Amino acid sequence: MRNAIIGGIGVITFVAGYIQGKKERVHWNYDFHKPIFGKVLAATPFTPAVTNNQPTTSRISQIMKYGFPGLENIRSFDDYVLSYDRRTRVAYWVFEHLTKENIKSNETVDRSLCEFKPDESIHPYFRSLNSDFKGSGYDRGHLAAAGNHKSCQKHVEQTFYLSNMAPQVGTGFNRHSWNRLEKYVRKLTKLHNNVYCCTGPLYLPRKESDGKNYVKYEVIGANNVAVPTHFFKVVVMETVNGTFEMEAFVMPNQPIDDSIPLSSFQVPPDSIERSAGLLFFDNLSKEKINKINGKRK
DNA sequence: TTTCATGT
Repeated sequence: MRNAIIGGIGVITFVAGYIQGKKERVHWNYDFHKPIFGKVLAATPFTPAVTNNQPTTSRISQIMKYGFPGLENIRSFDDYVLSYDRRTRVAYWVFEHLTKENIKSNETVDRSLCEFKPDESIHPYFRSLNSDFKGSGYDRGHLAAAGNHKSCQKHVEQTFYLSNMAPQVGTGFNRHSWNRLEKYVRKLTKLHNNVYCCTGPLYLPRKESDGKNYVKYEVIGANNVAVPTHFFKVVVMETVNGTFEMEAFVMPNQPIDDSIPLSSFQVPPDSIERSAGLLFFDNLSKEKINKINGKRK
């Protein structure tokens, strides 16, 4: 049933993408990525792939096994899935599935060959460009980390689309504490066979001097790319006995002292869901999750 | 080890 639903979503997204692509290509001449599912024939019922033989179809359903956090502007790549926010020019979320094997770096893979490139699948009105980031003082910070996709050159390269970037404070954040969090998530694959990771920006309200709450964020470049106030990461680990553990983190987009333990950034997952407007792991029954942020439920 | 930007 779940697969039928996911299949349905794939069909809708593909059809919408196809129509949009056809229509807009006349005016804009830009490409769009593969649909969520590679093959769609109107008369053929969707049959979920059981094995993980190469088709993208099965890889994407593997990554999204426990549900889409939201359904807006879905883009699927070979090894991660992204939902794009046209208004902020920053993704709503990205989703990854990590295993010991698929994050193992291949010697032939070279990150330095990768280039940050505009995502041609996004309409030019809503697409961020390298020039937006240049001189802004912010890093082009990966949401789906390059370090999670080093088994294959094509996969790392696909993490360099600007649709996967958010303006992040470099020193003290992207290059330090946020990177620490990313390494921690990779390390979880040493303990658990399957790690699912959802990452995204937050724009959190703050009390101003008049005592009222406002959401305030900087925008950079000609395209007014939003600078998120915070970033979240929600991780689910599948344990050997078929139960699950969840950890949820929120870090402010500012320099963070490296001596502050990652555990102090843990928050109740529903607090992120409420502020981001997303639902995490909605297909996973709550009874199967027996630990949240390291604590038994 | 991984993140990046910038200056030569």
